Amino acid sequence: MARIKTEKNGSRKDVIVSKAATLFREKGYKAASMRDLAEAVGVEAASLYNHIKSKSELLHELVFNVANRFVLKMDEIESEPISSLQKMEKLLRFHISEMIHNYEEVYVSDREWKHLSDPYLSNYQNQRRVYRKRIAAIIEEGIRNKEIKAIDAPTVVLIFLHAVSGIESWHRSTKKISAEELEQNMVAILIDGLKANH
Amino acid sequence: MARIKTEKNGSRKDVIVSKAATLFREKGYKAASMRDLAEAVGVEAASLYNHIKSKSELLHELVFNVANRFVLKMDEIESEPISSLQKMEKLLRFHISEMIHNYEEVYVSDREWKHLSDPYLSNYQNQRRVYRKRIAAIIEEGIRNKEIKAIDAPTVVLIFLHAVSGIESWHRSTKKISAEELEQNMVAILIDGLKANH
DNA sequence: GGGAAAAGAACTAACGTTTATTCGTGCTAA
DNA sequence: TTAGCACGAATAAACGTTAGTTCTTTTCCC
Repeated sequence: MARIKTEKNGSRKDVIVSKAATLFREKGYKAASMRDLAEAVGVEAASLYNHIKSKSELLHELVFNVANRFVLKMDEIESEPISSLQKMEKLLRFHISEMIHNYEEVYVSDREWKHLSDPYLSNYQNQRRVYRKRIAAIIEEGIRNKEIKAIDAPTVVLIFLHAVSGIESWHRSTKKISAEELEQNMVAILIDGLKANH
Repeated sequence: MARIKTEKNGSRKDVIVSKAATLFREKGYKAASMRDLAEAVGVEAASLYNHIKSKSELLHELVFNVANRFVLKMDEIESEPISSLQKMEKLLRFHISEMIHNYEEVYVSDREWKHLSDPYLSNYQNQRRVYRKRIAAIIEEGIRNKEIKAIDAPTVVLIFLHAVSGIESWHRSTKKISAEELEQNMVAILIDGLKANH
């Protein structure tokens, strides 16, 4: 009867959620079974239910953890007295950093949120819509100030968000450049692509 | 006993594969059941097996149809006597066009290939790796010719491919700009971001 | 052209698995 | 000693798929 080993200051539930993130990333939410998860945790499937309510709880825990971090950062950036282009760069760097250091959770949130069930699903979709509008607003401000070239803001948002999620491939690749180089390269391409031609 | 209605010159299997693409996009491969698919087609689940061998056949049919189209276009572009930057622009426009006009299939191929089973899985992963290397080679040539700014080519590839897959959001959005505008905007940002500063 | 034979495509019923989850019991750390 | 936690066994529902049968369309010979 081997107990789940916790990190110090971490609950057993935390261990399960964390292993779930890895598993959901590898196989997808639907394809990852509770028996798979149990094996990864080192315990029988039934035992998981001493710590969590359901499989779906694991998903929405993951998703909203990530979503909250992003909203919090957005609050911070919006209130800073810097140019729109600088805001975009800060935001981009944050997204990149999250994707590098909290890979599993962020990736799962991005790809598996469809499997949330209401009310979490509509709640999440709402948050997402609002978040994108906030990015678009920064871009539109930059266009008005002629810092950013005049292009459709929602299109920029879409390129931005998805380009960052490409870091997934970087994680998997064998001969990686360093995280710092990766960040620098992405910023170079995307922020330069935004700049108005003077 | 309602038969599956075919387009002219199309088999019943084609109808099933096409509906499967839509369903796999909406719910994901694993979450989409054969009973769901049967309902979409207008028939009982068992009847599907008069036309297809298995659920997984549907997936690899979709995936390799798409993959082959991309490889073919790559062959064509590689052999053209144009600059690297022009090649990248052509490739980008092709990716965008595919994503706009063959949305369901392309999207499914991109997101659900993990659920392929061997030998299709390793085959696909191979093709994918080669394809990315071919893009990287174009970029590296452009860097040597000083058309493209000196950045890590694999990073560009990653941004490139994922940015395009962002068109998914465009499809879903309600107040869309036109397909032409979308294409123009994406080219503006990405190709401009590549250009060497002279 | 009309009618029998063959082929195609649908049905219902059931199969064996796998799924997430619950229950009651007993071990073990605090 | 008690509360927490892991266990094996069991559940119902859903899954992909097969079997056997029936209906419908096409093919082909007279």
